[in-house]
Amino acid sequence: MGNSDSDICHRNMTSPTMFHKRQAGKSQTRKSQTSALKSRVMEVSLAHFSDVGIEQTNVGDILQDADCSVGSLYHHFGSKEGIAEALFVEGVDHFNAGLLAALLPRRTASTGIKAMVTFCCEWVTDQPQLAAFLLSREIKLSELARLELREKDRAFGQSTYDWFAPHVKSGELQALPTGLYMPLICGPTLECSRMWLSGRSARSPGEVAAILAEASWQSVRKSVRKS
Amino acid sequence: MGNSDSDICHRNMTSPTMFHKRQAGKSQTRKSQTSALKSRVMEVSLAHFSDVGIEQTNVGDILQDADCSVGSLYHHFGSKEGIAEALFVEGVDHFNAGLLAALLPRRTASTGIKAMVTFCCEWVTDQPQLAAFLLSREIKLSELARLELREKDRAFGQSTYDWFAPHVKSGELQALPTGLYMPLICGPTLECSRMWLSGRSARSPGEVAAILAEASWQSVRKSVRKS
DNA sequence: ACTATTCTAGAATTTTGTTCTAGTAATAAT
DNA sequence: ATTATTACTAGAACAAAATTCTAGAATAGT
Repeated sequence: MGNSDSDICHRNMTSPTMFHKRQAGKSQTRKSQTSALKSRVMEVSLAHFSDVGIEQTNVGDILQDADCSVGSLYHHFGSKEGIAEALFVEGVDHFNAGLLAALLPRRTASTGIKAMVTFCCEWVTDQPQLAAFLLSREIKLSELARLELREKDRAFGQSTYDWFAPHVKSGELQALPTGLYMPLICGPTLECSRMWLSGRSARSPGEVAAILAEASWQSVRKSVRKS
Repeated sequence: MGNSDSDICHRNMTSPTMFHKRQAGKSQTRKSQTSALKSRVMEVSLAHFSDVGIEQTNVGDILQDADCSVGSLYHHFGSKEGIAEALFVEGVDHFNAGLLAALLPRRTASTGIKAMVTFCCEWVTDQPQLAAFLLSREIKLSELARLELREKDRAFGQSTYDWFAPHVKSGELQALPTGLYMPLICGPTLECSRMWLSGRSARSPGEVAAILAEASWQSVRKSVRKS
């Protein structure tokens, strides 16, 4: 153990019982400092990750840009992948919540499905960085995070299913395996998003939202014709 | 040139003399040995990449599993990313060729579109490793490879367009921005594939191919009804 | 006051991708 | 045939980056 002599003089203010510095204006509480640090790290990391990818991002840059020490970073996130994981879970949460908020208020099958597609398009166009990061499946999730996500997925699926069920019953929507609705409704949009985000396509999802919405609706509505 | 005997090398004390280490029974030609080595490296790398991702794969493991030396690997591929790049280009070629081969012989719009979707499903289900690797957009391509791919993309797009055009003209297919056909036709399938490959869904694309084919067809056919 | 816990800090270590020098086989040039 | 050149193999050495370690400081709990 270290010899803890001499240079403590500094902080040795006689008798601090309830003496913590709570200078509300200037220095914040430790708690808020910490949470600010974590946000800073995540924000900075997202910028780097979505720009050059997780692998190419080096921890040193994050440390510098977020004004964070090695110790703090590894204390809070465990590893570089840990940061990515936190970002991923947060991002999925945000997206799912928005999607549900867009869907649930709609009363007809047609408007609901189209609202989902439209929301998807707008979300991607509005926050390309986060979208690019989420859509690039570059993240190796830990077992823990994987379970957490699976549970969120399940809950989300249940919520959408509750909305779909009546419309399936009424004959407006096709009856499909539950796992197929999302791919059919959002798959084309996400594919367009990937193209746009990676620079392979010039048209943003926002610009083609109406076409995508109509097409996706056609793909899941109950067809009266035989093909 | 240089007389090798006089100047003693300080850094390299051991010399790589033995070469007969890797001759299996008969000594093959150097050429075939080399190409076998390259294939081995690519095969082994694909297994690792699709399993844990490029970042998590370390070169040492590839070297060991492929029984390859550092020098050879860097001579042939330049870097770890170089291996990924080679795999990626080869994979895209293979997929595109198959897709075209499935599409071109079909005479009607409906059978053509459905053939594309079906091929997609089968291809992913048949070679999950390669599919997982291609669908994870984890690869940072070099400028050279990027151009090469863009050209292949263009050629591929042209070929499909040539097939689509008559059916659009005849009123069977919707007229859409060219960039939208692929996302609409293959987007849902690819989304399903991602889900299945990442373990988030239990149903393989192969199992739901028929449903996907029908739905995708509905999304791009010319609709007679208004919705 | 004392102890435990959480957090910050950065030096030290380890891991890992890549470079470097050197040697070998095959081929082209003289 | 001899020599020069090129393609390839080999692994030690290197550099850079991720992570661990040790220690000290702030806060919470008793």
